[in-house]
Amino acid sequence: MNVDLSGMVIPADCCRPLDDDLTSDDTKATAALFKALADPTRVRIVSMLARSSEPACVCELTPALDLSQPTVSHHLKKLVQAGLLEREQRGVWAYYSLDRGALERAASVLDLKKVAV
Amino acid sequence: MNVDLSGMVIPADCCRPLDDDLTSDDTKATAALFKALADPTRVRIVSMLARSSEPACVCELTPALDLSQPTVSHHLKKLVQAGLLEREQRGVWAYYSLDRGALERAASVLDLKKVAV
DNA sequence: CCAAGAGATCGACAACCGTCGATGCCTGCC
DNA sequence: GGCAGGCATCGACGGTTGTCGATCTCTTGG
Repeated sequence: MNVDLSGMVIPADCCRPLDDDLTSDDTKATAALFKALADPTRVRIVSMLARSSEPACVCELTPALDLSQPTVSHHLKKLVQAGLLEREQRGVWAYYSLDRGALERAASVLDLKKVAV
Repeated sequence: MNVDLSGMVIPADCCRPLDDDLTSDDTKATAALFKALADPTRVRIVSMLARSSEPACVCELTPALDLSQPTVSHHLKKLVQAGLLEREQRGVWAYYSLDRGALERAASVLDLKKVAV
């Protein structure tokens, strides 16, 4: 260690090793979860489902989102694959609902209180 | 309303309107925040900074991430632009630290207790 | 003022993503 | 069984992203 003119402590050898005990799988899974939420349309879908206590079908979501039906189906599939939504077939209609536990788990990843400081 | 053979309640007119009182700016801003976290490398960076109480410089992060220096700089810039990291120049070194408030705000977006159910 | 070195920026390239129209599948009804 | 309609899948296309090597900038030490 030495001290520079401004009194700031600067390590003599700046590049000390930095550990990274998250596995590659961990980071990829976490990134995949956030990737599902990294689109304005999918944020809107999750927000609408969070606001309504009942599931919603594609024919309700499509006009509200002002997108083509294949595009809405595409986003819904992404959210289901990420584990954030659940799909339920009722007759001809496909109803989607929010998995609130999944959203809580996503929030807990960002909880700094779990990390030793 | 009518009831189908399995006793499941199905609205006669399935497609009731679905409201969406988030503005386009809201959803884009939220998506941008998650987009910053939607990459394994950036998850690793945030995780490493969350684990260490001190800021880290690029020359510490680069070998730990096993990526080229321009790539690491690129990811750091993305995280700063998202408001998740802060940059501080100390001599020749650039130190990055986590904005823990920003991470808390990100987590609060996922908090369902704020949403009327 | 010059040389050294840390880090940012640039340009390029491949991979990925959001969007659409067209089409296929599957369920309920006649 | 055949038709209608809700939804998923396909193929295509433009825009974005992650990565790198090369280069530029800026700070420090001599």
